[in-house]
Amino acid sequence: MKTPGDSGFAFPEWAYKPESSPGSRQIQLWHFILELLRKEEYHDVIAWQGDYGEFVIKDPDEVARLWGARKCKPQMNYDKLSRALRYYYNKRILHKTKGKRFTYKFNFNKLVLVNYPFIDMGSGRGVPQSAPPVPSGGTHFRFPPSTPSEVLSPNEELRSPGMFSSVARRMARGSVSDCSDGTSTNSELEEAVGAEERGVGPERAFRGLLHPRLPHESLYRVYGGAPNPAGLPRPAPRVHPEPLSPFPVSPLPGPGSLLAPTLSPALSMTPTSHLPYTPSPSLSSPMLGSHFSFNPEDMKRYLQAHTQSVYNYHLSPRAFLHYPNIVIPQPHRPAPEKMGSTSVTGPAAAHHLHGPPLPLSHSLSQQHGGGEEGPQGQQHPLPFKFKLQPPPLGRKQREGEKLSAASGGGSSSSQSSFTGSGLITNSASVMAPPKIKVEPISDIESEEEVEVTDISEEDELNHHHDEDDEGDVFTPTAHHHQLNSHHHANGTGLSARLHAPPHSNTDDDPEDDEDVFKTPATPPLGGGVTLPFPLIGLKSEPGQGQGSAPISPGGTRCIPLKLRFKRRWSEDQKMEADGERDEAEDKKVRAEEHEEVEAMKEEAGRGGEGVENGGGGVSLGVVLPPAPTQRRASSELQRATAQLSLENTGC
DNA sequence: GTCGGAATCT
DNA sequence: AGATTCCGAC
Repeated sequence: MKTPGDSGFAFPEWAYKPESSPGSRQIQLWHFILELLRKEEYHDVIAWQGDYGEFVIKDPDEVARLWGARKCKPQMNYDKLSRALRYYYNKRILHKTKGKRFTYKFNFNKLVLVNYPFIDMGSGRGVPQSAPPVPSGGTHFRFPPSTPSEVLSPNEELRSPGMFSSVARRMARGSVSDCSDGTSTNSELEEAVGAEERGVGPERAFRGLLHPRLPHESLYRVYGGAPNPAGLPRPAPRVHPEPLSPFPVSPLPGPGSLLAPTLSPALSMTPTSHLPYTPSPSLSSPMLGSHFSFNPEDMKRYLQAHTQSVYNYHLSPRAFLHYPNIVIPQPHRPAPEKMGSTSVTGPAAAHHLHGPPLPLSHSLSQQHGGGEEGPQGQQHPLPFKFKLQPPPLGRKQREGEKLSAASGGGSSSSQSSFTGSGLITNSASVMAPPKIKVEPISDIESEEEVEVTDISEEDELNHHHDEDDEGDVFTPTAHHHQLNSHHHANGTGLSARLHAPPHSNTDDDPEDDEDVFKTPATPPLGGGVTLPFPLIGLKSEPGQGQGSAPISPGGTRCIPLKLRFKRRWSEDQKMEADGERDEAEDKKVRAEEHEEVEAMKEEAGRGGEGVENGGGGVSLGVVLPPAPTQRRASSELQRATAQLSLENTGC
């Protein structure tokens, strides 16, 4: 591993490599997929569907063909392409939506800004105005931790705006090229910048060929900007010129948008109605606001929340880190500065909007102003030392580490170290372990969330077993979804972890994928919550907390609170650990577990009742309407509280 | 359909 | 590193 010292944390190399960036010359499959997704022309072939980041390949052969064309691999077929896609599972870039054919889902949680220039922090360089739709907005994933070694230095050029812009253009443009000319990829790039999605290019032709089916289109269009059928008010009116862009975007007016890009895609769509489930907007994309329901006010809230969440989740911070220019939220920092710095962006933002990023700094600063930021307040990345989450790699190691970690702790270099988290943590600190999210139930519309959650849950579950996602580095969620199966509650050794959880961040990680987005639901804006972090929207699990509380699996009933907390925490931790481990360690193993889990899910889905525990309302990957109740528990804290109360009464 | 190992190519 | 190919297993 690289020394953290240097970089503090790093994203995986791939995140920085220009090649990895969307639009780059050496296009990667996921970039390509995103490209297609963002173009209307291809909606008949591949389109966003369902949840955030979830897309369905409507015409596998065509997608394969296009991909083959792009890569000049005429022999390409869906079988091969899907293999490539499967490789993304381990990278956590994608995961499969179970039960749905040809349906995959991006782990946007992991998105990283890295490649996105929009964000630009600043310096003046601008964002590419051209940056079209930020397609990528969605694109960036967080880094999967593939390898620690991957750490990169922030220096890379990747961020250079200039580059980006060009890239963006390219991206926008051609998704497919023929190899015929031989130049293949390059040629594409060179081609035209102008064409863009508007349908000018060949794509159009394609489209024509395809024939519009379209129910989808309408959807997409929606985000495109304009009219939302749904009537969702979009916070950010700005839609750009591009009709197509799937990424919704920019809800936020703020200039400095950092993250914006991320979620968009799926989100946007979601709202549309055609989805079976409702994704909760709030959660889903904090940044985008994709949700329907936003009003200006909401937006504000949203922003704040987002910000916080981001912060909390660490998402952004990381991102920020990379960018030297970026400032992390400091308490005092006036927004304006940021803007200034981003000035470039500003304008740009206006243009593209796709995802205008949120002004994180801005918002963050405000919010945070509170001050927690102690440690990291500074802009430098160093302070933060986040690390990527433990990637899969650790699997083998992990076992060992795990143990050690548990025992000692933490510091182990890799995982645990993230100082930065402190912020977050402290807030929570109340007792607990770092990162708990508490959510004011009242504020949020739980309903929405709930729904959303369904989806997410999937992920959650997965986290543990499936492919899932990974644990992100930060994710505050405390979920615990633990399935019974996993669970072991032992309180024992875990305690150590509490203190210094190895990935502490990870706690939530599991969710992170979507979670992040989701969670941020709503911050209590007006009130100003005291907590440093936002209360996230997770809904706390009412169900869990309460319901389960009484009889928690552990039978904790009359146990002292402290103990309980501890236990809970421990459990969670453990679960997480397991989850991670699973992933990391052995996929195979996972598989086994996986099955179990799935089974559980199913049950849960049907029965609903039994599940309080982690499963909570788990929904199957698909839709699970019913789980009105709680989804993942949001915060332990709440739970604890709930328990407490119960306890008191009961005992 | 999906998954993932293995070899191989770029 | 990121596919691409091939392929057996489920």
